[in-house]
Amino acid sequence: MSEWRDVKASALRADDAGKTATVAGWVARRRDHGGLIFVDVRDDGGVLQVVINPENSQAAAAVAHELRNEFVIRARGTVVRRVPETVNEAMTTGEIELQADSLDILSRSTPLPFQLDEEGVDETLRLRYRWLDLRREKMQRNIRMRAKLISIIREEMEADGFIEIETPIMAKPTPEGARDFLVPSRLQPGRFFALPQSPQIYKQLLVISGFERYYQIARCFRDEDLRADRLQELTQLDVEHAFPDREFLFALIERTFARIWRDLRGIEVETPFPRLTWEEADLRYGSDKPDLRFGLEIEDATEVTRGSQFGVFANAPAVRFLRVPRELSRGELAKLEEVAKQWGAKGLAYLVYRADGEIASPIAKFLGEAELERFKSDPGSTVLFAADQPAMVSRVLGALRLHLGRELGLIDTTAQRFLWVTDFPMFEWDEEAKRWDAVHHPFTRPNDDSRAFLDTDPGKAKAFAYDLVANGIEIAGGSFRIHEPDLQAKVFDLLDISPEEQRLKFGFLLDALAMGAPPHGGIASGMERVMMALLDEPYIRELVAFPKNQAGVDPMSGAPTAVDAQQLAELAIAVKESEDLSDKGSK
RNA sequence: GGGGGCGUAGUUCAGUUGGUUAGAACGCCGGCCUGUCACGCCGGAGGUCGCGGGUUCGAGUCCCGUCGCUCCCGCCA
Repeated sequence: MSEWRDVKASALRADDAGKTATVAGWVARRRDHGGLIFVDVRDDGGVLQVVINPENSQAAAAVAHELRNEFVIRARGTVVRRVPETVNEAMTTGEIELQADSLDILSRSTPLPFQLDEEGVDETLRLRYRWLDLRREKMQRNIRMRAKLISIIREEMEADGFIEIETPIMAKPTPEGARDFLVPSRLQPGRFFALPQSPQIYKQLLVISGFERYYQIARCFRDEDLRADRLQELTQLDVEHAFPDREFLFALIERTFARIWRDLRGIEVETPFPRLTWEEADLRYGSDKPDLRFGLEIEDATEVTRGSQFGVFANAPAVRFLRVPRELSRGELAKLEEVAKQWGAKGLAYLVYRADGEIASPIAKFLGEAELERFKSDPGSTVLFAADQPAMVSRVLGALRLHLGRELGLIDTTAQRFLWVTDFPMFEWDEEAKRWDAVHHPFTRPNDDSRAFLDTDPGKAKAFAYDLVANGIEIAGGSFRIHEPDLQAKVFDLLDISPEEQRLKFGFLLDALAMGAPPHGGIASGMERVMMALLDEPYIRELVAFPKNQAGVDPMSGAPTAVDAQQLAELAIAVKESEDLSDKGSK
């Protein structure tokens, strides 16, 4: 197998008993009894117990006394069946052990900054010593599963004739959307490349180039603030096809994800996935990525409360509510109000249907019979309201729904709920800039029956765009694109992007669209997000081998760092203020 | 840019209404131990209580500032 070992320690089983074997790996634990010494040797498949008996070899015993956690060792000896009383059923190798007659230390370890079997170690420390952290069972599982995920995706894409094509990492800055990471050009001083936020334009160009089915496992970069579920540097499956067919595309994606869940989690997912229009998702769940693992749907009362004696309801364009199957305490209600306010609400109205039959509510006395009838709930439950602008009502109740789902344990964490959300709005009104913004991106095609709205009422136009949601996590999103230059021009016009600006930013794409662009469309899926849904893992950095921390710093290498003056001079760059040239990460 | 939480041995944490020498477990060092598997037992070392300032006879504890990390809002087409 190699000069270091002839068999993997973790691969040994009961029927290897009697064989001579040389194994190698890390010391996971040493149990030194003075005479007998037990060493758990770990390799990338698991752990094997090696026993060193001084009666077999004084030399091996002497070495064994020196061992510490994470030393790398090699042991030669005989695989023996354990006597029944000492079998360890928790180990896959628990029926056997290696009786060593020789033992070498291949590599020592300084004392560890943290124990590998300890939970809750400070993330900065874990990231600083990531090579140790990655030895932990959970991280090994995550990173290996990620590799299998990518591998399955490639198989499924290629089974349908998609070919992988790489696109540039150094590309043209795009002022739209997220902030770009910039790369200065030495040969063109004062000019910059940008790292791609996605290969969006390139993938359209590839299809226009006649590669009818393109895909790529693509690195994407966005210089935005980080969160528990956001990265600046991510990997996405990027897909585009010519003469697009939504049913074909959805079926491909459904088949791929069903296989991922089956192969990696052993879970059968039903296909096709259900679909909901954006509008319905917004009304019923207050979200464009609803978590369907629990109910608690939003209900509407706008008609019933029109003209209500309760002023807030009387003329509100939207009054909606949640029926919570719990009699919420004052403390809980205060907490919910805090959540509501965080999401933009001015306050939170409620009716508590107490178990003793009383209704506790500051607003009940203002409500008429028809209203009370509409809100009637079982004793021991609570109704929560939001009123005013529809978008805000959705937002607040959506946030409350999710908050309650978590707090009250309503979420069935064993369930796997996929959902397509379709028919997103084309545009949203930017109140500050007083103009329309593209909800998806400016190349997104309007639905056929939305064309007319482009001229009359852009806010009503729906896009041929779709997201895939798994357990409340957006795991993919895409659209069909505009391939007609005149339609593209109209959309740019609506977005208030002048012809000069169009040329400057996307001239080459517009030229390409004018030279025989086939109808096309596609989808992109964030691999880390998929892993989050797959493993129900709330922290995205757990799914990346070497992530940056929330401040965008790599605590291991200290990157980003200052660079020396000469390097900057070559790039014709002057740094205005560099308060601190020390490496922030390496404290 | 804004809000919340956290910061005490190498690590994870405890530390009472402000009061003697700041504790525990794991790890580390030394010793004992031949069937353990979180081995056990005995002993030991190890702390600018993030940093700076203030209040006080006295601050890990109270106040102000600051730094770092984290979660959230903004932002992320």
